[in-house]
Order: sequence, then C-alpha cells, then structure tokens
Amino acid sequence: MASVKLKAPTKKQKQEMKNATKSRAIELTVTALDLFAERDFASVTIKDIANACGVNTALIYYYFANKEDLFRATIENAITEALENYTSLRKRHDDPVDLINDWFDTNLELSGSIRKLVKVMLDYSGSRISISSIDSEVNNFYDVEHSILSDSIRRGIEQGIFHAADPDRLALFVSTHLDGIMVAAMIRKDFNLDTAMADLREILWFHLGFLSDRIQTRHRQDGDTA
Amino acid sequence: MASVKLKAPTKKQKQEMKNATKSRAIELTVTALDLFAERDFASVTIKDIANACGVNTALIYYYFANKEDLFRATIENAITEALENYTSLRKRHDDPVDLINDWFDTNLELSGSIRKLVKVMLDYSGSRISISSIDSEVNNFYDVEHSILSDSIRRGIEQGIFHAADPDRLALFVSTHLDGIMVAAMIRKDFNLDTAMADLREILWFHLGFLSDRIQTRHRQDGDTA
DNA sequence: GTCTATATGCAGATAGAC
DNA sequence: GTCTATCTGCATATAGAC
Repeated sequence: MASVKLKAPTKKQKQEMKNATKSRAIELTVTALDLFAERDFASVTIKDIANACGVNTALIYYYFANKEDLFRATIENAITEALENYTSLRKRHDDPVDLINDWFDTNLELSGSIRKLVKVMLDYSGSRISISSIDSEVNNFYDVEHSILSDSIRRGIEQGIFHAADPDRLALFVSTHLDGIMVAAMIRKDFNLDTAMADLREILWFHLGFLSDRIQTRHRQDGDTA
Repeated sequence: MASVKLKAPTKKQKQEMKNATKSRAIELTVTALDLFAERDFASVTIKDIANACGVNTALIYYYFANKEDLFRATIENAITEALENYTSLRKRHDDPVDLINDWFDTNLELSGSIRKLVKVMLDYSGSRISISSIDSEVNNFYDVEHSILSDSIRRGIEQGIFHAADPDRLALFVSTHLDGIMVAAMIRKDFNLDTAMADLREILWFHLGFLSDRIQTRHRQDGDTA
C-alpha cells in the first residue's frame, strides 16, 4: 500500500487521507471513552488521552476545539453506536419474543460499552455544561430503547401471546432496571451482571405470562429444537 | 493553648469546643457532599467548598489533611447517616409488611440524599484511590439494605403471608432497581421518581402474592371506573 | 479557629517547525 | 498530520499572622 508518491494525489488517495483523518479522530474518542468512563471528565487529562493513544497532546487540538469538544464527540460517538445496535436489532426481528430476547442478549454482550455509556451520561448530566445535541441524543437513545420494548410488548399482547399489561410502564421498568444493573456492576463488588440480567428477563416474561420453565435456564446459543 | 484566660477551661467549655469543632467539620462534609454529588471529585475545588460554606480555603486544611481526606470523610459521613436510617427503620417494625412499606417510604423521602450517595459511591469506585474503610462501609451499606429486605421477605414467607420466593434474589432485585431509579432520575429528563418507586413497590408485592387488585390497575391520579 | 499571603505544580491551550 | 516548546491560569497546599 505504501506508494512511491510520484503522482499527484488521486481521488483514491484523498479518500484514504480522509479516512485516516476520521479514523484518528474516532480512535481518540474511543480511547477517551474508556478513560472518561473509568474516571470522570475533570480527572482525565488531555495528556492521559494522548498517552493512551501514543500521540502528542497537541494533536488532540488539531482534531478537537478543546477538551469539552472532545468529550462531546466522545458521547455522541458512543450514543450513535449504541443506537445503531438498537436499530439493527429492530430490523432483524419481526417476532416480539425474539426481539425482546435479542435485546437482552445484546445488552449482555455489550454490557461493557453500555456501562461506559451510562457512566459518561451521568457525568455529563452532572456537569454544568449543557449541549443541546447531546441532550437530544440522550433522549433519543432512551426513547428508542423504550419503544423497542414497549412496541414489542404491545404487539405481543395484540397477538394474544402475552398477558394484558401496560406496555409503557413495563418498558420503563425494564429500562430503569437495566440502568440499575449497570450501576450496581460498577459500585458493588461481587455483583453478578449475568445473573441480574437473567433475573430481569425472567421477571419480564413472568409478567407477560410467557414463562415456560425452559426459558429460565437457557438463553443464547443453545440449540433450538423447540 | 491560650492560657491567657482567667479561668482554666471547664469541662463544659471543652465540650463546647469539641462540639463546635465537630460541627464545623461536619458542616464542611455536608456541603461537600452536595457539590461532589452534583459534579465530581476532580471538578469540585477546595475553593468551591470553602465558598459554599462561607469560610476560607485554608480552613479546610485545618480540619482535613487534604482534599482526598475530605472526600473520604464526606462519603463515610453520608454512609453512616444512611445506615442509621436503615437500622432505626429496622427497630421500628416487627411486621414484615410494615417494614418493607416503611423502607419504600423512607427511600422516597430521602431520595435526594440517596441519589447523592449513589453518585459519590460511583465516583469513588471509578477513582483510582481505594480506601479500605470506605470499601467496607459501602459493602456494609448494601449488606444492611439487602438484609432488611431479604429478612422481611423470609419472615413473611414463614408466617404464610407471602408466596414462596427466593428472598435473597428478590431483595437483590429490588435493591438493584432502586439504584436504577436513582440513576435514571439523574440522567433522564421527565423521569418520575415517585411513580417509579410506586411501580417497584407494586411489583414486589405482586411477586409476594400480596397484591390487592386495586393497587395494580391504578397508579397516580387516574380515576378508576375499570 | 480563622484568616492573608504565597509557593508550587500541573493541566489546558497555542505557535510554529517539520 | 504530528511534533516541540512554551505560555497562562488556576487548584492544591503551606506558613504564619491574628
């Protein structure tokens, strides 16, 4: 790939540069997310982030206006990624039961990222700064999460496979509990995230009258065999 | 040593000094708790705390070794207070139903303090510093909370007023959800903490088979009329 | 016990070479 | 695009007067 660069930059080369630029900026936000989630905005220094990326501190100011701007990009990036997961989840399933089960599986798999996201959202909400683009993305994130759950529940009820229930209330309950799981996993020693997720799933199915005892014990890559 | 006084300090005077000293130190931690909970350790300055108390920054170093020491005292103080609430709660009730209901009421009343506590515990767990006294107090706090719930559930089951259930699992579920409520109240706009607490309570009673049907269908000021 | 004054260090940010 | 060098301001912490 290392060309001899005798020629003027071609379209392809320009594109590569653009990609490289974008990659570096994203690389910085990804690294920053780890640090911001592990500690908090003020105690993570520009130097920390630069060092973790193996670059110079000044380079950060080439890509971002200032530290706050980097933080904004970091949150936006994380939320966007999480939202993409959710929307792809939605498209993959037509059946309410499958969708809900996959939602749990996904949250379990991505629990690391989600924990980080919750932490930075918490830090952001505590900070005095308020950026409208982030506000709306946070709201959007929770809205999408909520509607995945509530829509599935609603459809399941309409299809007669779930008991009657208040879809919105139940969805909010599940979503709130998920936040609790993420926080507990951060605060408490010996907190078992997997077990907690399984319990939440079970309780939801229970309230929807959908609890076959088999579901309780296994989820994910167990063969199907119905 | 101020021996210039006419009389030697009496016991009473000594006690007053001690109280005054203690008051000021506690006053500082109380103010600090507000600020640490609102923002985070690193972004709250000694000056912020001093200003909020109307005293000079140097005074803080008279009472505390350094900023970290103040933070430690702040957490310890907050946890101790919360624990006192819990233990007094325990003593007030013999009946499991009353105790659980009062636990919910107390958490609702003190939701402000608990939210702050959760936030600083989260900040502490994210910080690189680790103080064994705080670690054990955090653990102790969650242990006490857990045992209040699980013991009540266990006793209720033994007395035949609750359905069979796993007391430990249910207690952990409720406690985790409470964390989620506190976090959601911080992150999400329009999150209704009161409603969320009521829903959690209702679901617990439901799982213990203690649900009079009236509770289920209506919450908040909806009229009924089936 | 509370203050004023100050030392010290370090983090955020910029200018400019390559 | 990435670096070196540097400025600036501010936060922690101390010394010492009252």
